[in-house]
Amino acid sequence: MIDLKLLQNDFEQTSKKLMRKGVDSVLLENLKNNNDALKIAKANFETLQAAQNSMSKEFGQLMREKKDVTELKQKVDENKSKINEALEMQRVAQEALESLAMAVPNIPDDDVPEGKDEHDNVEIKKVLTPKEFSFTPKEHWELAEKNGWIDFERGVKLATSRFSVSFGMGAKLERALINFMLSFNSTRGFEEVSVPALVNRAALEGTGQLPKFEDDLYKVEGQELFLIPTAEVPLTNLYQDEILSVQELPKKMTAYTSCFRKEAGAAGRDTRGMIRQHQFHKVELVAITTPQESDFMFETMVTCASDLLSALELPHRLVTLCTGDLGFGAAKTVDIEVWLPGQNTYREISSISNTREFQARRAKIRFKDEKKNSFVHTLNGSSLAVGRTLVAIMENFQNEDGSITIPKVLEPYLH
RNA sequence: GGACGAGUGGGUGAGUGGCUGAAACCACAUCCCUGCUAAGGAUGCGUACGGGCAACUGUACCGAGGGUUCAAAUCCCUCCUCGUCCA
Repeated sequence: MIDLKLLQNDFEQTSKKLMRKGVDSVLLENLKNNNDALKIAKANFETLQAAQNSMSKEFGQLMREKKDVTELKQKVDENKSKINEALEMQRVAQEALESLAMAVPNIPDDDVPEGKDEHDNVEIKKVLTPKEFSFTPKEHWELAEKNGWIDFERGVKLATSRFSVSFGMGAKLERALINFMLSFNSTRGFEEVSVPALVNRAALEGTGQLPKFEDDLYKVEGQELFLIPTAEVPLTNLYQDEILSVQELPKKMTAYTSCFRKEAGAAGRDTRGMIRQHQFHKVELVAITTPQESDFMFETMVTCASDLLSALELPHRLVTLCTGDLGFGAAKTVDIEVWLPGQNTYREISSISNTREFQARRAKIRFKDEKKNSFVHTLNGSSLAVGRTLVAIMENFQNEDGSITIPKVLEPYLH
């Protein structure tokens, strides 16, 4: 959630920054006006309530002295109807403000490049050079089927489209990748956590998936529970509504979970293969830090994910997302795109974001430093989507006969 | 599924209608005393929003939401969570 004080104190600058992310200026005007209205309504209510409280005290006093209270009672009753009106006004103002504020995305960092969509993202660097093939490299679905690793039809049979089943070495490799990533992250100081795959509404509001993106989530019928779209949700919300001591920070966590997405907006995209599935495996990184440390932590996480790909000998590049491609809650995002020779292009395999105070404000995660409490900064990043990593391995390590060489680092994990 | 019981500040835990935003203890912070391996003393110590340069002050919050009352942590209702017992 955006800082309403910031909007109030420096409307010009703040709204200019938010408009870079495509926020309508009318919405912001609206928000500011609602905020002002709420303040007035609150002040009004509090004045009346203060009078009520003091009259109540007086009432008790009179009762004890066994004096007549009929006159005071009448005054109190009159005041009470005013209070009810004021309260109602305040409630309406509060609700209006909240629903507006929850719909405002995070403010992008100043160094986030201007841009409309993913074509305007800015490449930071390439890591490892794609290998030259002496033959035309195949796409992963062909390789997957040929080797009997992944069965797309049977996934559809069991569930619906965009589900698949892995067999044999395909399934083993998934497990190996998960283990390898978790171990790797542990050596970088991220504590392994195992979390629920179902979370409640409050958790999803905390990280920003709700209220705006309910269409993309699987909901359990008859319950306010949703399948997680990413482990970022449970990991970050672990500390919802808590005040952490500064000594406990930073919290560095890593978790493997399945992730579930309806992919409502992606009809027709990546319909073939396992690039875009409704259920996929992912190992996630989440960090909770002080504002001072969050930029450093961001670099740490980007490096961690990039090094993981390097260890798997997979060529990739880092790109900074432009304002138009930046997610709702992110102040800054670096995507890591892995080289897919079969598709002859780089595809997203990891996305690391700093949400700064945005999620902390929504989820009420604070830390105590000396005397005052401040919001923490929260960061999240995929330490690789497992399915896409498998895709990358298949395409990059394929041989002319369709067989696939296993990256050396995974060998110890394949037993 | 049924029957009880519980949910209070960082922790333990008092508190059955007004003087309780909440005792006490522990933890924590600052200061003082003492020199003997740790003890003693003083003070402070919840959160959010608003007003004030500030000292300070107003409002709300004792699992959540409603209700009764001039007044609720305290009474009533619903829900959630956790215990214990029964099926």
